[in-house]
Amino acid sequence: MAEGVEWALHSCLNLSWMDVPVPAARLAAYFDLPAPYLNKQLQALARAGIVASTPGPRGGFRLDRAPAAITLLDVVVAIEGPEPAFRCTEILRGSPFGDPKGNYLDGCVVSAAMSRAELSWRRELAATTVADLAGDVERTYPGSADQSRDWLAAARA
Amino acid sequence: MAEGVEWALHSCLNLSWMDVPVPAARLAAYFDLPAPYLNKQLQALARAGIVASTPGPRGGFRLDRAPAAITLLDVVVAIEGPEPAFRCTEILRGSPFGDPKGNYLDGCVVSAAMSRAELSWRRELAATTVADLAGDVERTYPGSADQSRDWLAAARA
DNA sequence: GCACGGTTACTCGGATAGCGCCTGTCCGAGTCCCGCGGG
DNA sequence: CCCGCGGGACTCGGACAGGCGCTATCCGAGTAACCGTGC
Repeated sequence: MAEGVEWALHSCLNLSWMDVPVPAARLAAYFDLPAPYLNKQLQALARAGIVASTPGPRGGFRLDRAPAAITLLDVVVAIEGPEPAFRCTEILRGSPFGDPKGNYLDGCVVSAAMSRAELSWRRELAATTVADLAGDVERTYPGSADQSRDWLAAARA
Repeated sequence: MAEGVEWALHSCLNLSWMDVPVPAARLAAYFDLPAPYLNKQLQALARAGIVASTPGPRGGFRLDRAPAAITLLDVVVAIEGPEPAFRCTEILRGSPFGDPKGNYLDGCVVSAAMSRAELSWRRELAATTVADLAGDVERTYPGSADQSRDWLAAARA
């Protein structure tokens, strides 16, 4: 899986307790990551309607929805694309008994089994929201959210 | 996900109703696939102890375990490797409050959530065996297994 | 008729190129803030 | 003192190289079957 997914998730989590836009460069400095590439990931999140971007001074990115309305699946799909990881190439079409015009997507038992597993994965991701993660952080590491918010906001020197 | 996984699964399924070794070239002809590359995938399955290979004339690949003892997860791991798809890079270590010697794998809520989803995926794959797939095929398309077996065996001209 | 050895052909197995996607980087278009000048 | 305007700097946004893993391919080592020969 693309590494940018991890960056996007952590970025969303940190943005969830910010009330002012944060520049991509600031987030990149926080994680010690290459700024332009993180910017690229944030653009993908913006295209998906997860974050909103405001240009100009004191601009940056902010969440465009409530943290409780952003699931992990939303973020993964925004970065990785909507295509499932296991893509059935309809291998049976080329078999000696294959019909070139037949349907080998729904009827293929291998594809069906893999789709079931992937559906289970997606269901789990869709059941967790950014707000849930934020709650876990506040419960496990009290005060760390405030610490991060202050650091990100203090950059406004 | 690697396309070879699909090939490996279909190969295992077809091997499940064969009682004599089948050469990689014959399986490749059945699916209309490049033979040397399918051979490579079968080698990976052999290293994982899923299939056994016998060289020489009338040689080839056969399942090395009962179909009921081969889960889809076994096949996926054999081809894709044991590494999870989402790999936590411990991004928080580089943060201003990060401790270079701290543990950011178990404590990271993002990593934990992604691992939960991936565990759900693996659990689903581990719950399905090649024998289950074979049963589905026989139930949905009666006689097709015999057809395929005859074709693969007839190659022995 | 039977056993045995050499030959043959067939199989896997690992080492070798090609390509596409993700990673990483750069510069330009747009926008808001700040300071200056005028009323 | 207040308002309007221009310069400047900061931000995103998309276009441009590099590297790694999957895809595809080839040839060599090993082995079992087959056939011919001798007993």
